[in-house]
Amino acid sequence: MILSLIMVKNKEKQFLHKVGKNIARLRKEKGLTQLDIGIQIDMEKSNLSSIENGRQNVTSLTLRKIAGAMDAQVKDFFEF
Amino acid sequence: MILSLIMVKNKEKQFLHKVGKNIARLRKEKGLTQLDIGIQIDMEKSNLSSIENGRQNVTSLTLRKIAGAMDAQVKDFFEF
DNA sequence: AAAATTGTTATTTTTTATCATAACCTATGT
DNA sequence: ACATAGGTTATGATAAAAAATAACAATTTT
Repeated sequence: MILSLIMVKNKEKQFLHKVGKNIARLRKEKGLTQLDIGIQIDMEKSNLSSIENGRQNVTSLTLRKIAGAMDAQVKDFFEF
Repeated sequence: MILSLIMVKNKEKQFLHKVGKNIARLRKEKGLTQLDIGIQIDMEKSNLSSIENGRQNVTSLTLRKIAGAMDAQVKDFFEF
């Protein structure tokens, strides 16, 4: 069924969106801006924004870099 | 310094290795084989092996699929 | 209200993950 | 001894993430 594939893709979107929201929330809790993080890990704020809005299927190492820059743990990003 | 770059890369390797070991450990705890997981998520066991051995910088969605196939949470993979 | 800061969106290039296939090794079982 | 099961390693094609740039919107500050 095509519909079930669409549903799977939607669940994936939601998942990435939640991960992104967690990143954004933790970042703000620490009083940091996307630029602050970006400078630390040498990443453009535009890409950070993309990740925080769940538009990217971010890799483990990228998550690790971001976590490191905000003194958080990668697992925190997957806490729902 | 080139040496510090090498050290960063080594840390990354170790990180991915630990994630992979967590995946393998949890899989075995549930009494599943790489093939069992592979069939569920339509992934070759060779690729699973690659991930479990930390040779791949696995993405969030791939981790989610693997977690789903072994009734685990993605955050479990990042528990050190 | 203008300027600076913060965040978003779109686009392109480069790098790399995913996916598939095959060959191989090590046990275990027949 | 051979077959099967479980896992590893290597390789190549394709899809997608990473990275960089630019333009824009929305806040906040001055």
